Amino acid sequence: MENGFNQEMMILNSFDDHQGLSDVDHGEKRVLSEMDFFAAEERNYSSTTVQIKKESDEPAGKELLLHISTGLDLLTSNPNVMSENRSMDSNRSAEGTTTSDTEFVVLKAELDRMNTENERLRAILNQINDKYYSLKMHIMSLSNHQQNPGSSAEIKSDDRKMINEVGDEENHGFGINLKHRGQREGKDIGKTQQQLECSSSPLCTEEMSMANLRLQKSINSVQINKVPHDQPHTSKDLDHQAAEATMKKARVSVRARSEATMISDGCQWRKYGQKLAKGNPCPRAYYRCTMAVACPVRKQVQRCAEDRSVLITTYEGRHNHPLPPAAMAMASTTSAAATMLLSGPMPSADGLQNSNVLARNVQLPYSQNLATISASAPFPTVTLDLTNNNANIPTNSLLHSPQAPSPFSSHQPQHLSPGAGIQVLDSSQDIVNAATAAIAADPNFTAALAAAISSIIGNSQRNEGVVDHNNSVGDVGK
DNA sequence: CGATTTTGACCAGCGC
DNA sequence: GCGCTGGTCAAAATCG
Repeated sequence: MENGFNQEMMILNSFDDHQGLSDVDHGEKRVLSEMDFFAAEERNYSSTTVQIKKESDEPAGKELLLHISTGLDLLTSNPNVMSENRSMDSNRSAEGTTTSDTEFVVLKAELDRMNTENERLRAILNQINDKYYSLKMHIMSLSNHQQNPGSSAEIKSDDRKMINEVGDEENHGFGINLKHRGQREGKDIGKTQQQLECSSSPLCTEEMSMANLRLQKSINSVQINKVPHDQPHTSKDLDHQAAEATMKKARVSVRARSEATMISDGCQWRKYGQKLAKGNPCPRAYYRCTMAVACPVRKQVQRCAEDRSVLITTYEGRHNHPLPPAAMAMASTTSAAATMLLSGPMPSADGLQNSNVLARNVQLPYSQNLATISASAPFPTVTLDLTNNNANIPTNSLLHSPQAPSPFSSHQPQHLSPGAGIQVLDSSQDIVNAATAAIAADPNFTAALAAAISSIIGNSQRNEGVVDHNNSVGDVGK
């Protein structure tokens, strides 16, 4: 249960680092020309009070009342205001109440602005909590199925059917890389989906993979039952192995507006090639991760041909090393996206099941435009569109704060192959993905608040709900 | 001087 | 088999 939550925490921590509010230097080399992908546009945050209602394990009504200092004084954080204030102070004696009134108006306007911001952030925080709770329920449901033989049998029946569908659709609806056929024994198939989940998640580390492993446990048991260990290879075994090979090539593409040459995702990259790809006058740059020896993660960076202000970054592979907190935001986002890409069935609110997202192009939920899975490409690719166009935000999107700028944006139609557009409704994993991407893309999600909440919730996790107010405030104050 | 980038060559996959 | 394309390699150039 902690994994989904921790993932959110990792994101929050990463904000802290990206915003430069932490004194800790992670030693990562920053490319000057990089776009700071998760940077907030405004930093004139100030001290405020945030009321957090923890919905997980706390008794009903127990709330965390937090005073979050974002490092700047509420009414003096703006240099202009400060100078105005000084000026006003000097003139106060001379001009009397007129200056005082002006000051009051300025301060009140500032206070109103901060209150508005506060409300917006609170709404976002509540939504994150909602998603966390939803994910928790989902995982508990999976655990119950696993422990209850009756319900387990029920699942087995459904999942076996689903798996068969998956296999068939992989065979007929998807180009499969057959390179590694026959390399694995049938008994390994039970592990396949686990490995697919992780190995295909760009920027996914071993630790992050554990969450997915647990999530997939019950499904895996079904697959083990399906294929006896001593059974010789069948065509479906081979198909599973082929699918695994394909999964390892799964990619996550992130679209973001940037004039810089590369988005900052917290990792160190070394350019090893550049090519002019067909159909795009902008060259495609190839990078590999240099944070560890022989890290297999690579990424391609290319400007969108139709809109050159959009930078398309495509990740492939899985890190073989721990990631710095600064890299966790993108890692979580892409990992979640890839997990969704490969997670197979996604229960929907209308009772339907999308049995195999790989066989189709899927426009993911929580917005009409945020993420798209394309299976028609040589490799299964999920595209996260964070270009922040905000064109048409559905009223029922997960992040429905009226004041919150949405990361959801118009999706470029070129990402959709013919026949694309299956709408999948809410699931817990979807929610996590949505929250992850939304947080990552929301330029106004203040780093200070993120750091504070991260610290607070982290403490409450460790202390079973006991909040260390001093620590929270002190850390943020730095 | 080591690390990084550039850039042409090379290789593999794929379609015709 | 041939040509096109995407991806990678590696020597040279550049940078800090």
